[in-house]
Amino acid sequence: MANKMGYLSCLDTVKPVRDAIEVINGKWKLPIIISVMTGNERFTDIQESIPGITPKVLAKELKDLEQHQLIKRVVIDDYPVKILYRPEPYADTLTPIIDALKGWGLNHRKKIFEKE
Amino acid sequence: MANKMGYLSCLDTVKPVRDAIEVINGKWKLPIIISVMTGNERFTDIQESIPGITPKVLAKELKDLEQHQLIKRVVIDDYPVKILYRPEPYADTLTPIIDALKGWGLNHRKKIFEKE
DNA sequence: TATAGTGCTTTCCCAAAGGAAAGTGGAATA
DNA sequence: TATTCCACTTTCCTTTGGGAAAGCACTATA
Repeated sequence: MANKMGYLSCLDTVKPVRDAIEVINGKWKLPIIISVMTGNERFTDIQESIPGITPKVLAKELKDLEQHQLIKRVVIDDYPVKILYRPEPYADTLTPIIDALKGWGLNHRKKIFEKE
Repeated sequence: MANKMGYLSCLDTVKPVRDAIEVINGKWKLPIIISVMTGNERFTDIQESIPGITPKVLAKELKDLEQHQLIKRVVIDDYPVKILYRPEPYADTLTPIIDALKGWGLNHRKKIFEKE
């Protein structure tokens, strides 16, 4: 029997897009990845590089990103102990997404300002 | 005086990325845009093409997308009245983002399954 | 000894997101 | 007349996100 759906299936695109959104969801994950990929390693450096982020949120998001193997938490056993956050190679695979969002965001802001 | 920041600035990228995220945030906006761009026009068709979405959420997100000029609500004055949702040309500018997310999502799923 | 910095954690709170289920009003269909 | 379809709306509730502020263990510095 044929299927009786009256709509056009778009699951081929919707499903992988949702998978991606689940990993990089929320306001902060991509900004944090960008900051770490730029070279910020220390907790407070990352915090100061992202206006508005609070330490609670940063700590939580760093844990999430670690679980997804996008960044690595490195403990340096000096006195005093240092903690560094470094991008994992897998983070590089996000570059096309970041570039696309950056390009769109720049253009969007231009569009908004032209209007008003 | 020189600036005394100890962190590396990444605002050039973080700011436009945040602008983009603000427009397409949440779980549903991109799936809805994909569905409409695929050719689904009717409320129930869109709803059925996106597993798990509820009418309340769909109605709210459609309004948001209309405000951002990504889709258009068209009223057809037949008997009975029909309401169609159509993509605006501006929605096409999201294609690079959607493609990047789709590619990443497909690869991510492959990576996850290989591991387990 | 007092102060400052580091990398968080804890508590409290609020707003937004989102799910479940039922309802609604008009028009078409059986 | 009863049912169904369409495009939502309404209500209720739970979860999640996120902000403010304080605290804390440790070390270094004055």
